[in-house]
Amino acid sequence: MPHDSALTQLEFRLQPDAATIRPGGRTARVAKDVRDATLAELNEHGYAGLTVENVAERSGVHKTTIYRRWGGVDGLIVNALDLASQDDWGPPDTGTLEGDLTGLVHEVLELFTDPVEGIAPAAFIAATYHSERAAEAMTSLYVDRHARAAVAVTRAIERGEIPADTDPGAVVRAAVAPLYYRLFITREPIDRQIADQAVAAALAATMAGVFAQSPKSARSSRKR
Amino acid sequence: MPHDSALTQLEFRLQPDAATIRPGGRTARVAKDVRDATLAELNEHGYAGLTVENVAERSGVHKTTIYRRWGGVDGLIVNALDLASQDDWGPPDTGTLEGDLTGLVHEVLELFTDPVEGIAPAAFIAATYHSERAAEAMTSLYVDRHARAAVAVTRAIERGEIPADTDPGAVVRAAVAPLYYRLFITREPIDRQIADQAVAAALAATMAGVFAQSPKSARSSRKR
Amino acid sequence: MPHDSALTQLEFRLQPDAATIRPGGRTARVAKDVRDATLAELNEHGYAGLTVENVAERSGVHKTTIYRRWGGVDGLIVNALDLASQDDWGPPDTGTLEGDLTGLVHEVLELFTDPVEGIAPAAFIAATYHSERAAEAMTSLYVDRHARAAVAVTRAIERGEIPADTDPGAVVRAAVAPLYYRLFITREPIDRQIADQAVAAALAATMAGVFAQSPKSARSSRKR
Amino acid sequence: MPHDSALTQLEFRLQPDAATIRPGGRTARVAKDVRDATLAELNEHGYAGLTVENVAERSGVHKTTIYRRWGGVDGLIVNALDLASQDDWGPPDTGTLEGDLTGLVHEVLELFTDPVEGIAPAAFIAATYHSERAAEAMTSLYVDRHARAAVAVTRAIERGEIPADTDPGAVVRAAVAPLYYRLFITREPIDRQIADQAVAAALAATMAGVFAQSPKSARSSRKR
DNA sequence: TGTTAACCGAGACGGTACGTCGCGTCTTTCT
DNA sequence: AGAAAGACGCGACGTACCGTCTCGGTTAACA
Repeated sequence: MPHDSALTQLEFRLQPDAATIRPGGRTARVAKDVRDATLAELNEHGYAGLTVENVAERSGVHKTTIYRRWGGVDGLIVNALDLASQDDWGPPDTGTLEGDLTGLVHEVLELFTDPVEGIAPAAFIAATYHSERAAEAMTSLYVDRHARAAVAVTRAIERGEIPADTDPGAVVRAAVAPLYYRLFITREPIDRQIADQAVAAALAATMAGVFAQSPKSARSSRKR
Repeated sequence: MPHDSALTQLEFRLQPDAATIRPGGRTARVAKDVRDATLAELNEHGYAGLTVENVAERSGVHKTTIYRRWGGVDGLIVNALDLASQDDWGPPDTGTLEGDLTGLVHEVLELFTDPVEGIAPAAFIAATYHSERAAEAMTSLYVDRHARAAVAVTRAIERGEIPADTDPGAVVRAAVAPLYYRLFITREPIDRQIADQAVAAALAATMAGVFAQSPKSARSSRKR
Repeated sequence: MPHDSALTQLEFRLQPDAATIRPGGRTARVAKDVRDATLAELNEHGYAGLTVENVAERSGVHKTTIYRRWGGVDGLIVNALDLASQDDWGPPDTGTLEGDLTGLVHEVLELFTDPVEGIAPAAFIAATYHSERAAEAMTSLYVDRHARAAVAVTRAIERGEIPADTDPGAVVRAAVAPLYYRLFITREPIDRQIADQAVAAALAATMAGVFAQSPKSARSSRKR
Repeated sequence: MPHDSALTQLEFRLQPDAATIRPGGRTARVAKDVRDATLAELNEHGYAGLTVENVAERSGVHKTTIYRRWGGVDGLIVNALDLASQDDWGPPDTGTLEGDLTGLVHEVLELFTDPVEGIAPAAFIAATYHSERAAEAMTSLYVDRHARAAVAVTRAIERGEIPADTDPGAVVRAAVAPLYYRLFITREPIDRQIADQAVAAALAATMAGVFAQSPKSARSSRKR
C-alpha cells in the first residue's frame, strides 16, 4: 500500500479502464467524474452518506445515467474497489523478512491511523455488509494484496531464512490479521507496538513451522 | 461462547432487567417482545433487513414506543448486545493451554459456520458500521469476552506451561484474530485446519516470549 | 364587547364555576391554571397551536387531568367560550340608534384590528370548524351578544326613532354582518369607513321597514 | 355560482392545466386523480378529515408524490380553490336589480342548504383557518366572484335604477354578507325569508345612497 | 379529627398522520 | 433512436399529538 493516503491509494490510474468500451470523450469523462464524486462523498460522509443522489449531484452526471452504467450504490463501490486493486503496489524489500513484514504492517497502521484519509477504508468495509457485489470485490482485492505481499515471504524462503515449505500467504495473514481484528472487529486502538508484536508473532510461528504446507510438519509443530 | 447457537447466546437471562424502573407487568413484557423480535429479524434478514417497522410489526409493540424507549435501530442492537454480554460464558478447561485455545477457536468456528444461526453475529458487525452506539457496545462486549477467555491463559501460566510474564489477552487475541479476519474482513472461508493453525501460531509465539509484558523479553524474541 | 382586549373579554369571572362540586382549594386552582394556559396558548399560537400537551406543560397540570376534566381540546375551548359569555357587557347608550350602533361596530373593529390581542377571536372561529361542542358554545355566545345589543334598538323604538315593529336582532345583525363577513369569510381588510357604512346601511334598511316583523310591511318594502 | 352543486362548481374544466410543463400522459392524469380524490374526501369527511394519506389512498397516487407536487393539505385545498375560480359563472339577468340580487342570494342559499353537496364549501372555510395559502386563494376567489356579480349592479346603474355613483361591489357584499355571517359565524339557520330580507336591506341602503362612492352623499344619507 | 371519595401526578403505551429521504423505475421531451 | 430531464412509486424513517391505561399519592368535604 502506498504510504501517502487512502485517496491516492484508491483514486489510482484510469488507464486500466481501457477495458471498457469507450475510452475517449464524454463517456470516459463521465466515468471519471462519477468515480471522483464517489470517493469524495465516501471520504466526507462515509458509507452511510454515500447516496446515488448525492453522487449525481456532485458529479453533475444525471441519476438515471448512474443507474444505467453502475446500477446503484453497489456499483459505485465496486467501481472504486476495482480501481484500488489496480495499483502497482508491492511490498517493501529490506533484505529480511522481519523488515519486510514490519514495513507492511506499518503501512497498514499509518493508513488507518490517519485521522482524515482513513475514513474511506472503513467505509469500504461497511459497504461489504450491504452489497454482495462489494463483498466479492473486496475479497478479490484482499486476495490480490496477499498475493503481492507474499513475494516478500517467497524471497525469505529463497534466502533460506525460513522453512522451505512455508505457506507465504499464511505468514502475511498472520502478520496483518491482529491489526484488522482490532481495527474493525473489536475497535480497539492500534499502535506501533502492537504492529511489531504481530510481526514477531508471525515470525515465531513461521520459524516453528506452523505455516508449513506439508501436513506432517504442521502437525508435528502442534504436537510439540 | 456457548456452542449451541447465536440465539441462545444472545437471548440469555432476563433477570438483569430488574435493574430497570418498572420490572413488572406490561413494560417488562414489551421489552422482552421487542428483544425477541429484534433477534429474530436479525437472524432472518440480517442487519440490512432490520427495520424498526418490522420489529414493531413482529413484536406487536407500536413503532412509536420503540422509538421512545430504544431510540431507533441503534438502540435495538445495543439492547441485544448488552444482553449478549450478560451471559455466564467461560472458556473450556482441558488441562492444557493448547486444548483450551483449541476449544475456544472451535466454538468461534462453529458459531459462524452454522448456516442458519450464524447470520446474527455478522449482522452485529454490520451494525457496528452504522451506529457509534453499537460500535461501543460491541467493543465492550469483546473486551469482556477476552477478559473471560484470558483465565485459560492465566491457568497455563500457573501451571508453568508458558512464560510467567505472558500477556493473557494478547494470546487470546492472537488465537482468534485470524479467524475473524478471514470471516469479516477478507470473507475467505474458514475451517478446522485454519482454526488449529491459528492456535498453533499463537502458542508458538507465546512460547517464544512474543507476548511477554516486559519489553526486554519481547525484544529479545524478535532479535533472536 | 369590552373595549380593552380579547383576553379581558374572555378571561372573565370564575364564580359561576360554583356549580361544580369542589369550589375550593386545588381543584379550583387547577381549573384556573388550565384556563389561563389555554388562553395564552390560543393567543400565542392560534387554534392550530393549541394542544392538550402544551396546555398541560404550560399550566403545570398533568395531561391526564385535563382529559379527565375537559375531555380534550374541545373542552378547553368551550370552557373559554362559556366564560366569555358570562361577562357583563352591554351596548353603549349615546341617545341615538346611529350612535349606539356606531359604538358597537367600532368595538368589533377595534377588537379584531388590534394586532396582538386580536388573534384569539379568530382562533375561536377556527375551533368552531373542528368541534361541534365549540360550534354550539359559539352560537349561544353570539345569541347572547345579540340579545344584549338588541336593547339599544329597543330603546330607539321606545324613543320613536324607528318603526315600532322593527326586529331588534335583525338590525344588530345587519350592522355587524358586513364586518364579520369581510373579516372571516373573504378576509378583506376592514376600516372605520366600512364600519360606518355598515351602520348607515342597517339604518337605511330599518327606516325603510325592511326589518319590520309584520310580514305585510316587509313585503311592501320589497315591492317598492 | 352554478345552481347545481358544489362538486360541479369546483370540478370544472381541466384545460388550464396546460400551463404546466408536462401536459401529456401520466402527470396530467395524476393531477386529475388527486383533485378528484381531494374533492371527494372533502365532501365526505370535511376539512378535518382531509388527510394527505387518505387522498393518496383514494387517488392511487403515492403520498410522496402528493407532498412533492402539492406540498401538503394546503396545496390540495388551494388546487381545488383555484379550479373553482376558473369557472364561467355570472350573475342572473332578470331585468331588475332586485331580481338579480334575489337570484344571487338564492344561489348561495341553495348551495349551502343542500344537505349533501353543501359540505365542501364549509370545508373550504375551515381550511382558511389553517392555511395561509388557502386563505389567500379563498380571498382571491371571493374577490373574483364579487367582481363578476358586480356587473348586475352596473347594469342597474345603466338602467338608471339606482344612484349613478353606487359602488357595485358594496351592494353585492351587503346582499350576501348576512347569509354568510349566519352560516359561518353564528351558525344560525338561514332560509328564503332571511335571504330576501338581506336583498331588501341592501336595496334600501343603495337607494338611500349609502353605497355612493362620493363621500358627500354617503354622509347625507346617514344624517337623514 | 379522622375517613373516604374525589381528584391529581406520573409514566408508558397504542394509534393516526405527518413530512422527509433515498432508492430505483418509468415517461416524456428533446436532440 | 436514444439519452437527458424529471415525475413517480415505494419503503422506511423519525416526530407530534392524540387519547387511554395503570399505579400511586393528595386533598378536601363530611361524618
